[in-house]
Amino acid sequence: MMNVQAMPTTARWQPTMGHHAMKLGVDERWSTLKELQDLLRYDGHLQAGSEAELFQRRRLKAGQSALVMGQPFDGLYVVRLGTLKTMITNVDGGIHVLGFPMKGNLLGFDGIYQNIYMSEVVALTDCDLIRIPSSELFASGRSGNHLEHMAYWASSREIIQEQEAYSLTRSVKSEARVARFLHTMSQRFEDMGWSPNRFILPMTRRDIGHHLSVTVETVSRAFSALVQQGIIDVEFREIRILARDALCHFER
Amino acid sequence: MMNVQAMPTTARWQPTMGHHAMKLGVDERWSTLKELQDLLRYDGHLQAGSEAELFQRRRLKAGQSALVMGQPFDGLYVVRLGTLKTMITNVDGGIHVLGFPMKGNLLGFDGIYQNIYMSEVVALTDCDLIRIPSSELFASGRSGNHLEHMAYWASSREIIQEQEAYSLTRSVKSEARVARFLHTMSQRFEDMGWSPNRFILPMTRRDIGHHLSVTVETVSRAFSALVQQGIIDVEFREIRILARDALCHFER
DNA sequence: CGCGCGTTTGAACGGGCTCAAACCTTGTGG
DNA sequence: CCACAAGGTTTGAGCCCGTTCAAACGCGCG
Repeated sequence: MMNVQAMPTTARWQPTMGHHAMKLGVDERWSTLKELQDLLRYDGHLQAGSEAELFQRRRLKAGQSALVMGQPFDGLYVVRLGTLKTMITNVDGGIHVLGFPMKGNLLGFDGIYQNIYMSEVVALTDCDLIRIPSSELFASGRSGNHLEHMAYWASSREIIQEQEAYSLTRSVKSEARVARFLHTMSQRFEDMGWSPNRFILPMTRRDIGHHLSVTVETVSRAFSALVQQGIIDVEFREIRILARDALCHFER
Repeated sequence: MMNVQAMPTTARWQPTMGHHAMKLGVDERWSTLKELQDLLRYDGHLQAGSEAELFQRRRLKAGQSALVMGQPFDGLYVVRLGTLKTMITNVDGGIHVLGFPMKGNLLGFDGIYQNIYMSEVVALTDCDLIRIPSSELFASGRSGNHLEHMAYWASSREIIQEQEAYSLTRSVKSEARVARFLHTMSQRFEDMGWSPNRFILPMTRRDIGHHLSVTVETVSRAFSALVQQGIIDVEFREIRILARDALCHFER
């Protein structure tokens, strides 16, 4: 399909959407509240019965839309597997990539205000989402309140991450932006239990550019410059980080 | 004090923090749930007793901090009067202004995640805030749920506005960024019932620059250029918009 | 008054954008 | 199986715009 041609599905040092995902597919279409809680890393206490309540999963192929701007709000989604990109289109047609949601990230919070999703979310790889339907979210009875609080607690985290990503755009030198972007990706992979020093970028250079407010060429040149300095090693989408500290110790 | 030297408090075409505010001061230190609802423009229905529940107000002088990054979360705040700026400081010391909260805006949502406020909020003018304490917000009993939902509904709106502000930074030409920033301010003043074509900017050129990711000089030059084109008229902080349509009809 | 700060304008430098071309991979169809 | 098309990536050359450094002015305040 699109955007995944350079990704070898046979790599062992990084989980992929290969046969394993297919094996899960048909049988396990539901997730428990407990799994949601683990995915979000929510440390608050939920009432008993966490195993009983079930949430529907939604599978996406690379390139498919998870959320479409303007569509009616039908709940929040938590990423179980895969990587996506969140976009907004400027009034003048300019594209901006707000972020790249991965395992444990929350989608759709901007739809609560007007009961309409306000951003575009597209799957970069095959994805597996868990849906928290509005009915469950807004239920004022027994369990609903805790679920709502957990969802909004997670939303607060997403905001902060977005703010940090925002400040990524501010570094004066484009090389520093790319370096810090890679550092962020490295951390996220590590948080998910994968290797922080060797990973495959799920997004194109163009997506990175739209995220950092620079052009494709500038991103590519920054990669080359970092290779030249011996800080990273690049082979298409595959990134090896040789000097992790150097990535965030950039001036301005 | 600071940042307000150029603001005539005698102007009639725009509400200020003059004698009127002082008159309110000592007596009315509390707001009803109904007032909160109106400020936020929440159209959902709250249960009866909206008049009974009272929320404490908090007055700030220009230059004072509303929220300090790292301080323990003690609730959300709604702006009743005045203008503030929300800042985050980059790892390298760079400042970024996320936005300029005004009447009806919500503050402090980023503090929910870790029970710590994650951004700096400073009053640009004298301000009046209404506090929604954690205890009320998280109360699972009767009314708490609705209040929590309203707060998060408002948060969703703040996110969207922040995203739009984000995309402001993306316009290639700095002149277009400034133009669209002025258009946004014009709309916000109009939404608050004031004149959209004549207003006083509560923030410095430097603040605007930190918001749009450009330098002070660039902001100033953009203002001059817009004046040259007959689109606006500028006298220090006072802005008159002569051709409102032209502000958002900028190429890229 | 003089100091601090905000604002404005000028001049020169430099980094990122634009345009362009080449190479690579992947997918499609003959 | 091969040729071709489409899109992603890389690199080069030249230009433009925003930054940087500098200076001047105005306003408010001590």
